[in-house]
Amino acid sequence: MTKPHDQHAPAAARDGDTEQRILDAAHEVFVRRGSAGARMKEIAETAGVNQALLHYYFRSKARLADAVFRHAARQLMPRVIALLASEATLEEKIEEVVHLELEQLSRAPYLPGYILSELSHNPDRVPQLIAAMLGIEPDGFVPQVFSTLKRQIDARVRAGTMRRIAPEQFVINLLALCIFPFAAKPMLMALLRLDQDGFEHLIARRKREITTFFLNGLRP
Amino acid sequence: MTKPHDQHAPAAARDGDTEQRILDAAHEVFVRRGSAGARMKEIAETAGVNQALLHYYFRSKARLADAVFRHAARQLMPRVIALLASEATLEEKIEEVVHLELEQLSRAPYLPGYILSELSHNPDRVPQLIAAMLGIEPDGFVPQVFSTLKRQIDARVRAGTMRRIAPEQFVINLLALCIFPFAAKPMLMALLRLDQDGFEHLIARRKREITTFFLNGLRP
DNA sequence: GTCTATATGTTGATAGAC
DNA sequence: GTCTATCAACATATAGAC
Repeated sequence: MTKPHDQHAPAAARDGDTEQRILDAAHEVFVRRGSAGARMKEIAETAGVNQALLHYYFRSKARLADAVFRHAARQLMPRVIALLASEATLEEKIEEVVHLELEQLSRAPYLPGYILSELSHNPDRVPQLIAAMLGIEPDGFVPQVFSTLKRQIDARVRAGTMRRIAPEQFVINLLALCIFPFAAKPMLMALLRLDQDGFEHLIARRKREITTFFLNGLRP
Repeated sequence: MTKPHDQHAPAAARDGDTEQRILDAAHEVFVRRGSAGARMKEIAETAGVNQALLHYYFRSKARLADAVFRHAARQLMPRVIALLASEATLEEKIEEVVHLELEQLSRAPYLPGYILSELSHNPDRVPQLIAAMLGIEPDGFVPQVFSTLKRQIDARVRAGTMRRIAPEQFVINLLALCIFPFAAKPMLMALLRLDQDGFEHLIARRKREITTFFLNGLRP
């Protein structure tokens, strides 16, 4: 009696709710293969259902891909963006962002690779991502998120406790140090000759490394 | 009389050598769509030849994709790796790497996105990349590239002119700051509300930003 | 809601004329 | 070397029974 194709079917709270199982399977396959490489057959098999059911619930591959991407986008950055735009001090922001990102990405290490890949092959997904990150409607007005940040930096510069840096560069540096290791995980593991354990170990140590590095990097 | 499928046909030095035109077109399409999303039809049209010719020269889509990936991989990092392993001073290395990467990536801004995406969907490509980066045979022995770096850092730490940092973290930080802005270009352009000009401007300023930031970040 | 069977359209690849 | 015509395989999507 649920209504597929609607925003969200009530999701009969049964143990193995089918729609959710499909979504989980789709997530797994789309992240591993990319939108173009993913196959409906593999998704159906992973979910343990028939291929026709995917269409019953999501109508088309494109819609299923959208659902997966939206869900992934909501996971990647919204809290970080909100944090950066908040009224916390700069030190708090840095520490919190690093902690949050490394924590979150350790649990979903393939997310950055998937999202960046998707955006690079599918530019029309960009507005979707921005909307998810900022919690606004797609194509809606993108608020100036970094005005607070700019104000905080300016104050520090005037006080002589920080070198001058453009807020854009500040944000890019921070995101780069947190996200890149995951986006480039396969390459780094090979280049640095790490196994899975070695990589996790490196990330664990990295939380302190980034914080120190970043705070140092901003000294006057 | 040239021999396709061979390592490298002599490439009749005619103006519009067909094999090269195909390779260029393939590069363009594979980078834009990814290996899974690329279509032989589109490559043929881009090259201005018939689809059957692609198979005449490269036998299969997989082989063509390999050729493109190898070429891209040779462009991304080999000089940087060599530089990091060289006997130049740390300051020289940092300055040179930043200069080299930003210069190179400005001319091929979609390269990081393509390579990282390819690796994340195609783990079996990792050895190919490492081989291309280090200039060795695929599956050959990966030499310890970072021993020199480690020695240099240790010396600085003992002299009290640098804080302690693991060479792996050193390399990751440097690569992250250089490569991430390009890998995440579409996202950053939207998030920071930049057009193409704005992005290039940001990158131009970034060369000095990264150097300062990085050197500062290593102070004791 | 879930299945089997099938329609419809693409895609990579080959055969063979020129 | 380059083209046209065509194949076989596969992928998405639908129809319809249960």
